[in-house]
Parts: sequence; structure tokens; C-alpha cells
Amino acid sequence: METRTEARRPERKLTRKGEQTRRRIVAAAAQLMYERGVTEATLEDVRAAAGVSGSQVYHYFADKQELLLAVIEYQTQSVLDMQQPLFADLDTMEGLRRWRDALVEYQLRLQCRGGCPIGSLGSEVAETNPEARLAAATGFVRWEAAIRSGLQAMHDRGELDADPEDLALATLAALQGGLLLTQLQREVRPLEVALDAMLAHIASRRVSS
Amino acid sequence: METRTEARRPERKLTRKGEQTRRRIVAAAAQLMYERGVTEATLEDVRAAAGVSGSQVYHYFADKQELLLAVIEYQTQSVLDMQQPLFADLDTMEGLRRWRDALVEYQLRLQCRGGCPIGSLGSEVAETNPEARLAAATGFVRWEAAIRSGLQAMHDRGELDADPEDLALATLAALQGGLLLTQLQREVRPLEVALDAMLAHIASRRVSS
DNA sequence: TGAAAAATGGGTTGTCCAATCCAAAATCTG
DNA sequence: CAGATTTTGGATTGGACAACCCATTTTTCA
Repeated sequence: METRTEARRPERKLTRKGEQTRRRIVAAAAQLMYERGVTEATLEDVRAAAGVSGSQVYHYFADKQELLLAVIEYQTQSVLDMQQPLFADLDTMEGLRRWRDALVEYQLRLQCRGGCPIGSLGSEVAETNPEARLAAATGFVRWEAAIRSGLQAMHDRGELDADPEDLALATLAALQGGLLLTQLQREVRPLEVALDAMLAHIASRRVSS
Repeated sequence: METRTEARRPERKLTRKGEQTRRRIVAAAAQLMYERGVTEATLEDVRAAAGVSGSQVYHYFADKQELLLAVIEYQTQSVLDMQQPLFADLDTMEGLRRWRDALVEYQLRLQCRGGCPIGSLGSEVAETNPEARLAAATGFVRWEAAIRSGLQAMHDRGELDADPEDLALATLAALQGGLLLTQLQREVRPLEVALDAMLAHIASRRVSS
């Protein structure tokens, strides 16, 4: 797969059916790339998993690269959607703790497999695919913004004596590192202690008014 | 590349020259796999980069999998060797800070490219290659142990009111997450704030005797 | 020093996979 | 409903790459 630097081709108009088929392909590709990595997920696998035939994939995507970019956006949206209900409460320690618990719980359900969908993709493409690297980086920027907004609210209420931007970025880093180690060790403990340490750090910066 | 679960073949005896050639192959493979990822680093590339010809690679390694395992061990050793001088001082806040500075400095020199050699390999192979996943996990266990021993010394002196094992694991997680985000964003800030937050957390658990 | 073992060179094979093509069926739109 | 457009099916091609083979040269060591 070559890295393309050209502009995205103009979106063709899709019928309802076409839209559905496209969606199915992206979802199947996302799943396979998550399970096996980008290079090991062949378009033949994607074709079969999506239940489409022959040239379908190339009818909706110029090449594997374009499909990959769609998958990165799809995974970013999925990850954010899943946490959406929890983001609203990240302006209290209780909310942060519920968020932490949910992340740990989720990894347990997955038996510590898979890691972070964005992080895994990002790591794989970072050095060989500038466009995809940027897409993953953008996903993380959105994720970080969601975390920051809770901490910012805490800060605005005068309850936090630290830069919310730094704290949010550090928290996301701890989460990513925790997920990676959890994935490799097949134990949730790395994720738990990483998040706990970061929450303790945040708590220690709280102002007892 | 298929995942082999069989036992390692008995090491053949190597001459001095053979030893050197093997080393060159592993070093070249490590570099290429670091730059391009495992699947994109072809054995033809490795052959050329190592300056060996034709069947050399298969003379020293049964298949790509065996070479990959050798590379993971090689990278683990490299990473630990590079930090060795700093590990000894991880029992003081000053030592921890010097370690932090060195890691940040190193990423700056690399222009934030490449990420962590072990983490990148680990992430790529985690879900498709149990043996390689285990090798990467083992590398991290060794790394964690090196960090822990400093914190353990602090704890043993009664200067640290926290579990050194948890702190070491959390610190490694923050480091890994920081490296990943730094690699994707091409800025050192994620690594800086992740490590700073963790050092601040450790400092906050210090006992002012 | 000479036979055995190890190292090297280069060619070959079979498979897998991204990408392309052409024609047929379904769907939309005036 | 009819012509245009979109969607689908299946077959094919061309290239890349892991893995294998055998002959030749170099090194070891008895």
C-alpha cells in the first residue's frame, strides 16, 4: 500500500443502498484491522466479512489507503460515542472514577485483548503513512478535548490548581500506556494503576475550599 | 508469516564470522522493523541492509518469525542498555528528573519519530502473534523492574509512602502513552506532561522526614 | 594440512494480494 | 415508463515476497 498525498477525490453521490454497503464495508474493515492490524487485514477478508462481492470495495474506495482513513475516522467516532455518557461528569472526582471503572470494566470484558482502536492503528501507521498518522493524531486531539472539558470545568470553579490542558493530555497518555501494557500482559492491572495514579495526581491538585 | 508455537530449534554452533553476520542481520532487521513495522520490512530489505546475500537470512533463522523474536530481544536489550546509567539514580527525585530529561531529549533528537521500539513492535504483534506478544511483554517486565528498583530503594529508606510496584508500572505506562502520543503528534509535549505528572505524583507521595 | 563443517551466492517457486476490467442487474429521475 | 446512473458479480493481472535449493567458497579443528 502506498501513501497518497493527493487531495481526497470528490465524494460521489451515493444512493441509500450504496450508503449502507459503504458503511458495512467500513465496519467490517474496522473490525478486521482492529483484530489483525492494517496489513494483515486483506481486502479479500474485508469483502467476505462485509458480505459484498468482487469489486465492491473498489467501487466505494479508491484504494486500501482511502478505506484505512475511513476506518480511522470510524474508530475515533466509535471510541468517543462509547464514552460520551461518561464525559459529561469528568468535572468531579466521582465522575472521573466512574470513567476509570468503565474503561477497566470494558477491558476486562474484552479479556484485555485489542488495546485501543485508535492507538493500535496509529502506532502501526505512524512512520509509514503520514496521512493516516495525522488522522489518528486528530482522533486523539478530539479525545483529549473531551477529557479536558471536564477538568476545565473543575478549574473554572476554582477547585483545581493545575493546568487542565496538561492534566488532560497526561491522563490520555496514562490511559494509552495502560491499555498497551494491559494488552501485552493480558492483565488489567497496568491500566488500573496507570489511571489510579493519574486520578490521585488530579485529586492531589484539588483545592479544598 | 505464520505464528509458530513449536520449541526453538537447538542453537547451531556459529563461528566468529557467523556470529558477526547473525548480529548484522538482527541489527539491520531491528532498524528496518523499527522504521517500517514488521510486515513492511521485507527479508529482501533486511538482506540488503545487512549487506548479506541470498539465503543468508535463512541460514541463521528458520523463518521471519524467528528473526522477529531475535529483534524483540535485541531491542529490549538496546533500550535497557541506553538507560542503564540513569537507572542507578532512580531512587531520588533528582535522578528521576534526569531520567525524564534524557528521555525527552532523546525524542527531540529523533524529531519525535519512531516511538518506543518495544511498544511499537508489541502493539503490532499483540493480537496475531502470541509468542512475539510474550517476548514484548517480557521486555516490559524487565524495564519495569529497573524502574521499580529505584522506587523500592526510596521506599526502603522510608521516604516513599506508596507501593513501588504500582508506581513503577504506572510510570512505565505514562512513558509509553507519552511516547505514542508524541510519535503521533510529532511534538514532545505529550511525553513531557505525562512524565511530569507521574513524577509530581511520586513527589507528592514522598515522606518529608 | 586435509577432511568436515560452516558460510555465502544467487537463482527459483509458489502463494498471496492489491488493483483493474467488463458486463449485468438494480435503482434512481425526468 | 425509459434512459441514465449507480450498484453488483466475477474473473484476471501483475507484482511482491516468504521460503527453499544447490553449488561454491571459506573457516574450523583434529
